[in-house]
Amino acid sequence: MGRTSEAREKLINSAINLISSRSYSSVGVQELCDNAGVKKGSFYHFFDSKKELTIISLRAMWDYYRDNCITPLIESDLSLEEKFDSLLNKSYEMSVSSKECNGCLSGCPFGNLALELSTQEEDIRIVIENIFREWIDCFEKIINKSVDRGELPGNTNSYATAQSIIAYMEGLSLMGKTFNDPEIVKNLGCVVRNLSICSCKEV
Amino acid sequence: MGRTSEAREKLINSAINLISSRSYSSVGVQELCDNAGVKKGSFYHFFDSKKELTIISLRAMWDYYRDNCITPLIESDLSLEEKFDSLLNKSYEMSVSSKECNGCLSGCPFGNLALELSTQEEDIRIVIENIFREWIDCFEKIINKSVDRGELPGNTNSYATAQSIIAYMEGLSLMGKTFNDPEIVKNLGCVVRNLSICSCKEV
DNA sequence: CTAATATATAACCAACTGGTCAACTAAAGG
DNA sequence: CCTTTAGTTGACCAGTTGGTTATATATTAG
Repeated sequence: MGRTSEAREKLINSAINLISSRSYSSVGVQELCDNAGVKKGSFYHFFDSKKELTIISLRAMWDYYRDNCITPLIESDLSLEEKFDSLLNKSYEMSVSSKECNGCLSGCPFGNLALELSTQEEDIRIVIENIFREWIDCFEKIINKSVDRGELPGNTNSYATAQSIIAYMEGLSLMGKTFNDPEIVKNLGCVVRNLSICSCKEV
Repeated sequence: MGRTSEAREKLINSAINLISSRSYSSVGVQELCDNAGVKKGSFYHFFDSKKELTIISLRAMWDYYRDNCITPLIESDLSLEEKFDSLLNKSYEMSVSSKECNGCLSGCPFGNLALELSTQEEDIRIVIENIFREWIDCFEKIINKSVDRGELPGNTNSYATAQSIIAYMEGLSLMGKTFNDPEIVKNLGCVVRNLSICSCKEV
């Protein structure tokens, strides 16, 4: 029934590449189409709007990152420090290759769009909020396992700790991007391990 | 000689309000002018471009923040913890009032524009990089004083520590904005004190 | 072979973008 | 008082934005 097409996938890939390395509003539907080798009419055959494509692309990026970088760590036998070293190292490597390819650090696509659009595109804000929630859930699992193993105190607030670590990682991306220097991500990473929150206090 | 005008100042104020609470690209020159009660011709009499106005506004915001929130702390006799509590508390209060006024958290104007524009507007990236450098310098002074007082170990890397703390504060703003919840800024703030970096390691 | 369906295409639209410009006006200095 | 200078105005520009639509074309199931 009817013909088949790769236009949808091509458009998602273009959105991931272009929007991640620049911004939502600097990438137009036309450019997305040109990059994907697709005509604008086809774009609107597959997607309702640029916003919808962006949301789908965000979810695709998160699925990829989670499955390839985070989920393997949850199961693994590495120490907590080794796990966060692995994560930070991946983020450093991506900074380096981003600088080599584009001349500048793209930073975290979720953080980028969160700051650009949260006050204007509620739909997108919610998608990113949910991605962060899933991200926190993953880290919480990792931290809970470390508590069980005795690497972290028993009264550790694992949810808040997970949140802090993600906040710090986003902060590192932001600084790296602003200074256009991958070494910032590397040099400042070592301190993540100090971020565990114990349940005693205001949290 | 010739007449006087408040158009320049009005435009700077409009830029601070509109661009901080939305984004660079969502605010047009026309809207800036309408908000300031100024005609577009006058805009280009005072500024070369929207970019120039933005840069001037960024510097104005930084000067204000530095003079009112940071400089007083450098001189003060408060403990390190009290100083960072003061900073974090200010950022919490701003989140709360932003949510009351606009229904959402605007976040940090420097971080916002850094992520939106760093890969596209090198001039603006550099301005924000320099603001962050000055910000780091201020925190470095505060930290050095604490080292002298014995609140922090003698081998503390005060530059890297200052950088980490700012990264973390930016991360908190980002999370607060994404979750549209000021309480995140408050709850996660307590952990800043753990971010001091000692000179022994990879830094 | 045909009918149903999925995809492709190009022309089109109104609204808006940042920016320009020549003519005009208010005011301060001499 | 009158010239000089700073500031104001509104019409204008070319280019772009996200989005629409009617028509044409492949493809596959029956």
